[in-house]
Amino acid sequence: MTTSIDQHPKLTKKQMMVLDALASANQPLGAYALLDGLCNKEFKAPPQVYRTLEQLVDLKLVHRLESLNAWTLCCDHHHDAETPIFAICNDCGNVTEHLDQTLTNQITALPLKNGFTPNRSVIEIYGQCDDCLHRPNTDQG
Amino acid sequence: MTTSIDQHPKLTKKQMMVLDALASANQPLGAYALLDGLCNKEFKAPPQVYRTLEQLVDLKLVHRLESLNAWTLCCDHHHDAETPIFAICNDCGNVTEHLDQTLTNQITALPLKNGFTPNRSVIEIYGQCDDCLHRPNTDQG
DNA sequence: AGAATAATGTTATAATATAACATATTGTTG
DNA sequence: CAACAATATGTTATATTATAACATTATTCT
Repeated sequence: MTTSIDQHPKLTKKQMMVLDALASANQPLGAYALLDGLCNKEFKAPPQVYRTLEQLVDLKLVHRLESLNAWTLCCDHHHDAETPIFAICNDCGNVTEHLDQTLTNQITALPLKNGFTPNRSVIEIYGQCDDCLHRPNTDQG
Repeated sequence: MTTSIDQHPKLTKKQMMVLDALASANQPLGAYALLDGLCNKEFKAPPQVYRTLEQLVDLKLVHRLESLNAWTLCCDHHHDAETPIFAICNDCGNVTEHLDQTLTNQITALPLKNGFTPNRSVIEIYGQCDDCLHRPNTDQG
């Protein structure tokens, strides 16, 4: 999995370490999972992880999954004003990111009928990814 | 604001108290805000609040706002399989609930292209409600 | 260089949520 | 009804997530 790290030559060591950790995980990680994985190397306390994550979110290299209290690499770098829609697998934790301007517009237009002016959306869909749905020996409700 | 409490004659005292507290608040409340408001009456420790909230969510009388770590009354009682879309005002905290089966279908269909099978969605839109947008003397970015 | 500003390190604590176990209530069976 | 099982509730303790507050270091500006 590649990120657009290349386009950001000026990342700090900490930022690179967090990106690497997220890339290795193949699923979203919580701040303390990151801290544990990175501890004694460069990160010694929660604020260091939280600050680095905030920086990476600002750089649009990382997203926070609000319903999961966890962070994941940004996998799709074409969203400017678009809201990413996250699909989160209940079984393996894998997250995919989806963009659809038309859909985003419709979603934000819905409350707009009532005079609501949207400026940020959280859209997180849980379910089973293709792999887990077809994996033979796992419990499937 | 009315809820469908009437259709649930067998609510416990605790459940009624939480519903009343949420109804009075006019904005989502966290578990500890509820606990503080209800303390020394009937609720003495976090698990009592969390359990009552869980019961009310199961009864579809309360929703949890995942991105806010807070709970709000269910305002629209027509969603069976439909995903409510929440519009949350950044200024006053007021939350409105919106249902749109077509839109819900489209949202859940988006990751489905990749073989993803959705079963639960979190859709929470932040912005300004009509009142706050037109309120004269508040800071508006 | 020296002051101001910003960034980072570090300690402490706040805020949110649940585990674990005790007690009470309800349901079931003989 | 008594005795046991199952369920729900009370209670204490602790886990998890996040930030405040302040010290230190680095950077910028003059």
